[in-house]
Amino acid sequence: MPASHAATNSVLPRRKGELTAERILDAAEDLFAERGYAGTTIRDVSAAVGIRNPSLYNHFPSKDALYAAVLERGISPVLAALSAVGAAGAAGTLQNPGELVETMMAQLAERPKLPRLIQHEMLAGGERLSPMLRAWITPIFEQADHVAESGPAALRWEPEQLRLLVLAMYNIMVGYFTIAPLYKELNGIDLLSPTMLEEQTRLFSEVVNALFGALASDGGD
Amino acid sequence: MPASHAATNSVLPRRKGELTAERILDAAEDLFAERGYAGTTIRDVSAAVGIRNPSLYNHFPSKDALYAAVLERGISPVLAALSAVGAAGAAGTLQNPGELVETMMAQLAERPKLPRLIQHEMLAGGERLSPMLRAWITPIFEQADHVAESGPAALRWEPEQLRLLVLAMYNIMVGYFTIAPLYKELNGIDLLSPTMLEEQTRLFSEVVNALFGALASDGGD
Amino acid sequence: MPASHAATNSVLPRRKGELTAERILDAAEDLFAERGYAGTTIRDVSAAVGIRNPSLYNHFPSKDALYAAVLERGISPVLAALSAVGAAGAAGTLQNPGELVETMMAQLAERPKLPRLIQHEMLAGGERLSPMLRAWITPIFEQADHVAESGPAALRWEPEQLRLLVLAMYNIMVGYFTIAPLYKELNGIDLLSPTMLEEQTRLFSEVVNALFGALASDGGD
Amino acid sequence: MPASHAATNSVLPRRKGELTAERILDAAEDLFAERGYAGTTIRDVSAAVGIRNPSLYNHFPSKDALYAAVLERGISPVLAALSAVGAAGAAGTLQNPGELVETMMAQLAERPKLPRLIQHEMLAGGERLSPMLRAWITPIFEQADHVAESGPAALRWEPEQLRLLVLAMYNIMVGYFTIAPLYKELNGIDLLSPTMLEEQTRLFSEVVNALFGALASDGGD
DNA sequence: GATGAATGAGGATTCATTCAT
DNA sequence: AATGAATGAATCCTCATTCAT
Repeated sequence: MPASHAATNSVLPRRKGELTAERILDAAEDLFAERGYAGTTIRDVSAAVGIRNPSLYNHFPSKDALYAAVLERGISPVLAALSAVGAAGAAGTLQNPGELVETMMAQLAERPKLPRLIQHEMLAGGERLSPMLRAWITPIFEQADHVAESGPAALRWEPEQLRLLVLAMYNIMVGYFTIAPLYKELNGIDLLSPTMLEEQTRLFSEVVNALFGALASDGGD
Repeated sequence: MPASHAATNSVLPRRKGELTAERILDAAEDLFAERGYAGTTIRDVSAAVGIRNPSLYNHFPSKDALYAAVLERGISPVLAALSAVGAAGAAGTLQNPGELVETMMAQLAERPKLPRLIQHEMLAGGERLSPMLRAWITPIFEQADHVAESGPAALRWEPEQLRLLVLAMYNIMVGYFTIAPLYKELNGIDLLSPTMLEEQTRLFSEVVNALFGALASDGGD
Repeated sequence: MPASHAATNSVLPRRKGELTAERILDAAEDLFAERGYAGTTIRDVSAAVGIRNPSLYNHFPSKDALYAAVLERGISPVLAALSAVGAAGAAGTLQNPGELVETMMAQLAERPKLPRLIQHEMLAGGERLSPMLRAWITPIFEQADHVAESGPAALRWEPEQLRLLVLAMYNIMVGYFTIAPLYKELNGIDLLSPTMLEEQTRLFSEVVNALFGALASDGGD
Repeated sequence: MPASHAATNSVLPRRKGELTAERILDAAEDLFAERGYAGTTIRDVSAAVGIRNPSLYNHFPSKDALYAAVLERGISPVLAALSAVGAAGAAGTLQNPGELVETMMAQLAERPKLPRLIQHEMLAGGERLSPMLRAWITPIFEQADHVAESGPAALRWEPEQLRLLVLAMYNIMVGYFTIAPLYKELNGIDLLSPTMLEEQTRLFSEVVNALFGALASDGGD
């Protein structure tokens, strides 16, 4: 269902098998994001795809494997994008911390169901948490350490506080997407509309820059 | 398990039945918070309490009712505390917005499982969302409107931006507790330790005051 | 609930215990008649009486015993009445076979739920059938034999056919009451109204007399 | 078990699934007829078929649906046969009312369990009564109206009495089959034996013709 | 690759009954 | 006599998974 994936279908009419697998992934992503792992049944997924229950096992060996595949497909590109920006930052070209925020917001905006998926998994707790999600959250903290040591934020915050500020920004962004449906229902405003997303991205970016004391305070630099 | 509830036991040795009901609520709170509604079975709860499966139905008529009771018992005191502060703010005595943050952090710190419970429910989405949680989230936004109109924050942010800043603070705080176990595992630091909680509460409070441009720092302004 | 039983309550305010036992019997009679043994739960009965589930066991040792008591209380008077008429017939004073019909109709009319109770039990089949019901059906056939040997019907029907005619009459009468609610719903006529009951009793009686060739042949008698 | 259904198996070796479904229907028909809806468990049915409990749900979505299917399969052919005779009667070719009796007896004789099924359902009462059974009983009354208006019975009975005579005949026939097991136990005679059935069918037919005054008007015939 | 059928394990809930109070 | 609590055994039904076709 996600536009990005559906789009690939129309472009690359791959072998029928892969097509079905991808349709399964799409449906599963929706349902896992909406109801979590325990709340989603193989039958629900099959029904959403329009196949019978056992056919799903021709494409994924188990519910667990399907879940892992959904996480993998969903999180990988986000991680990649973040890594790219992070690498740039590590190489000294990260102009401002807000850029990380903008990248992440852009990535999540493309897959608005993803944050719910991640939140569900995060709630599932420490041990059960997929290694992929550990890989997702760890580099974010490392970014914080990097910035803490070298950036202008070091002037304002303790290193440890910085890690927690990063955590806070993570929570802000993921929570923003997670809460969007409810927010729309309560306030009538669609947080996922392009306008709002753009605006919020700018706001979060500003906040990050303000808190991390990025270029703004550096003035003419 | 929650200290506040256990405390009442020693004071009022109520009827055996009420005791069991409360033990069921305790166990259910833990499990629902950990695994969500779908991931928690009545059997799990009964086993945690040390009773047989059908005995639970002497105290709660259904899994749904038990879940509702857990939410009710968990969220009510937090709502009450927030309302108290909110009322004070409405009456003009809310010295700084950070006070709301401090109150909420204190409340959540007393029931560290609660945020997970709330997050699970929030993820369950719009329609299924318990009315109680709507009651929980709505007044928070109303606080924002109040501050927006009268507080010094009005000088800095648009009214709509304020609502979203409040949302962000909500996400920060709930996310802080939610992610605590994982954070400890990854970084070795217990976010729920008294020291950390105190420190973070101060930090969040500062941030809020900074963003909302509270009176304190504005001093002579 | 049955008027006849409730009436005794107002007349003889016996010890409270007996009162409760009788109220239980009333409620159980209603429910067993309506839903059968398997379809009726002890909880249903207790609820109808207004007591809690275990209290019922202060009056009846088990569901089976309660069921037996209901059958006993319901069927005994009918059996007694039939026996009386039968005895009279055996003694040579049974003026016409229709009298048996009239007696039975009158008895059933007083306890309109009883036929359903009997039908339920009859359907439960041979072996499980309560001894009481065997006692109920057996003498009816014996009446048939008696009439067959001595009455004018002997002129018209074979002895074996007579037994089956008796069976038919039994089915007609019990079925009449059993089907009454549905008949009312379909045709708008209440078969249990005094008028209808009177009329039908006369009709059945006529039919019996016609078939058994009672008074008809006796002419001026 | 019913001969008619088993017969189709040998003729059309349908798909395995349909076979199983039919075996389930057979077993369920037996059990529902014997014990009623509430007294029959899915486990009983599965066991009788020789499959495991959940397998039954591959063929019928619920106990209710299975019950409905049993009723449908059992009653449809009887309704069809009755309709055929009824239509003939409506067209003026119904030579005598006894023909309806003969048809019904023949139909019930082929499925001797069916009457018990119907009785159970009838006892379940008005509202819960399957629409199919309403469809079953209604046309019988309409036959009565038809006969009442045009037939020679009109000379002897009031129209309303006719309806009740029809009801009586219904009760006689269904009751005959229902009580057969008990009758055999008590009197040693199998009412369902071909000889008895033939004899009784003739008897009932005669009675109907006698009561409805059929042959009477035919005079010397 | 798809599916009808089958199934062990389990899931929420009910039921008749017991027992201490 | 009444009842709150407890429970073994069932009850209907779902779930993830397998397998033959």
